[in-house]
Amino acid sequence: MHDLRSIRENPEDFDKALARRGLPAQSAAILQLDSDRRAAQTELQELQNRRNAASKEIGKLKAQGGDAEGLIAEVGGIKDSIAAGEARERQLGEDLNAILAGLPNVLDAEVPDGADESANREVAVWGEKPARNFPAKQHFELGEDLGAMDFAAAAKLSGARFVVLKGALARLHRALADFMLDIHTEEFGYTEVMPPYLVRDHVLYGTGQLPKFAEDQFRTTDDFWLIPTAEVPLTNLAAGEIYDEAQLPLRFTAFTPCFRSEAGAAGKDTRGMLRQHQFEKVELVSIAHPEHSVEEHERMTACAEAVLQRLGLHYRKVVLCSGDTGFGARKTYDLEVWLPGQEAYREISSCSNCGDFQARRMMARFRPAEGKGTRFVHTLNGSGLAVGRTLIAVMEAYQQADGSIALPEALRPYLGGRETIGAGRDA
RNA sequence: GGAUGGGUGGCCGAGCGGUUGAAGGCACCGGUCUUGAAAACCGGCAGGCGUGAGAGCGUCUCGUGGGUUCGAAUCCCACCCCAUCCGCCA
Repeated sequence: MHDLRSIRENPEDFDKALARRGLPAQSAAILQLDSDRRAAQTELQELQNRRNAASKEIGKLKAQGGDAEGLIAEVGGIKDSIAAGEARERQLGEDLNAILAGLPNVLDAEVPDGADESANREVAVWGEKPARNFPAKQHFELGEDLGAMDFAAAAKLSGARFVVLKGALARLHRALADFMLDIHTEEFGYTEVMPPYLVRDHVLYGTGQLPKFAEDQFRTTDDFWLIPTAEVPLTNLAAGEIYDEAQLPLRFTAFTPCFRSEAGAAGKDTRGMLRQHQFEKVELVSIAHPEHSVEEHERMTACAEAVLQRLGLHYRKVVLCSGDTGFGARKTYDLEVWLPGQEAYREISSCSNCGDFQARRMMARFRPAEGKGTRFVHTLNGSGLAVGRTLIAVMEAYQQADGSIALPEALRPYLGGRETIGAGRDA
């Protein structure tokens, strides 16, 4: 959500910001609505003032046993105008709000321009492509050969874009989640949260999925929404809150399923478990002081990177370009892990600084230690990491010639000390 | 699913249809007192919008929307949400 006042003060900047998102200029239309609304408001307030003054007078006259008929008639006369004025002011306000609620966040100056992901800028690379003397398989080949990844069974239950993991891979998936949560809670100071997976309209509105992206979500018959990411419930923990400045930053992490209709992704990544209607993710969310959100963004990204590094997974870090940055984000880093089977870098984490964009929508504020009033917090979210995709990455990166999978050292304690999966087909 | 009760300022909580934007308390801020702190005492303390150079003035906001009325936090209706009890249930 945008601050009307800042649009009023710098309409050209606002239109430039929209242009970076590939959107037409809207400040003129917005400001016209805004001034219409204010004019309607002033007009209405004059009428209300007359009514209030007269009503007070009536009360006084009646108390003294005087004659108030004339005043009563006068107030009766302006009643309809007041009702009409109220309706008009409200309508203009709603129109204005509808426009503002559908506009994406203003991009950070450091975000490169570009239409799509090909314009994303690589800012760091960690590790190297694993060397091997045999052709790498894709995760679904490995998984199916192990008898531990069953797309046919998933299709029987739920159709396309679902997977059934069994045996060692189900265990590995659980171990990965555990591993990630331990790092974020014990080393990086995140508070583990177990949130609801079904939420109400206003919660999705707060993080920006509504009203614009309803078709990307799943909805229950009694009007709950299935969370598309734990960003939604975790960030909304701050909704309506007024924190003390000293409480910031708040850091939350959660391991949850994520549900996405993938409405616009027909035909994309149809093989394997890269793109599913349901996947699991360990999410990171920070509720930060506005002056520290930039450094918090770097820190959060580093927390996600730490997971990849300890798993020894080669990855690169990119800044998303203007055309690829999400609706609510001011700036986003994606971490793209190298998938040897696909011979491609694929997104495994996305870390965004949303500035006060979500905070405005959900009225998440803090009280500065100095000075008056309240200010909006900044909100940040990042994957730390997408667990299903991490499973894929481990499988493809650590695959052996015989189709078994070696386990990264750091993970072994989470699998009862096991060193491989599928050696001798034990999966 | 059935039955009640309830949604008021940062928090708790009062509020006969007419100087109530809202008592009282807590928290917070300033001051007096004190070596300092606490206590006590005094004072201040919601937000949005409009208007004005400014002190200010106006208006809206007591879950949301509608209605009754000259006038609604207060009466009526609908909806949303919360709590409790019963039933069912992991």
